[in-house]
Amino acid sequence: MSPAAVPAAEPLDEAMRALAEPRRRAILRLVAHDELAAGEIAAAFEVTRTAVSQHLTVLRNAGLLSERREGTRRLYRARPEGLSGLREFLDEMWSSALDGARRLVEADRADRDRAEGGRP
Amino acid sequence: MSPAAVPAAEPLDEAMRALAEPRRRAILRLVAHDELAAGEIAAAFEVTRTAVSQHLTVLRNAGLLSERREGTRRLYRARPEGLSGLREFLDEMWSSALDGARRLVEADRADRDRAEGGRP
DNA sequence: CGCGAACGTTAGCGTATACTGACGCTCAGG
DNA sequence: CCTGAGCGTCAGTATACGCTAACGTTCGCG
Repeated sequence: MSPAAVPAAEPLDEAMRALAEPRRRAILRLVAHDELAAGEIAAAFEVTRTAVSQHLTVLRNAGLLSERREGTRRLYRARPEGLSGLREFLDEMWSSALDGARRLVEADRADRDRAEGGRP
Repeated sequence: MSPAAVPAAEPLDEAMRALAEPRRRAILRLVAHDELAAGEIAAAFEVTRTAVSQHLTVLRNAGLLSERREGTRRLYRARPEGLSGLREFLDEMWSSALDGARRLVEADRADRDRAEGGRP
């Protein structure tokens, strides 16, 4: 049966909540360049391995991390596709801002058209 | 004097935490197109005006909103510049991903060069 | 097989956070 | 001056979140 104890939560929502934590962003930056093991990542911070492991779980569930197992080690790497939702949101906001500018331009153009004698 | 009761908190951090809340993103989308009054914004949701007012405060402190007063009304509008930090982070992640790809390409090219007999 | 390494998982705790309700402030009109 | 509209702010509460400590699991090696 479909568990869905949690009401799904849109992908963008999970990504944003994951990125809201500074430590998780730091982790993402770490594994953005190279593939690192959980222990190496944990060694980069001054918190317990447990905390880092939980952060890794959150990031993985948000689709921001890819996991690969090699022996007993777990290698992690940033997954840029997980940021697509965020990028869409950002572009949406940006284009909206341009909409505001365009509205002013159109109003100005309408005035000019009217002044020049009606429709083209 | 500079109050700074809160230890500063980097701008990106505040923006991310503000955007982590779905309702706040919805508010941002609302005022991305048009300038709206607090009451109009509050009317768009099924929570109390109080809650919306608090969200507006958070968004404003994060630099994501611009406030303008007209009589007793407070008009809000999205402030795209507040998203610049987030955009930088996103681009950083994306270019890092490309770094990974480039590394593979370079390794491949090195192999090919060696196989073909040294330098071009 | 047994042992240690490398992780993930669970329980518990302190703090942050999102909401409601009550109150206070400011501006326009009569 | 006084009233009402329009918002922000202040307690108070329920829930979520991040952290630690203890335990469980899987893999490699002698």
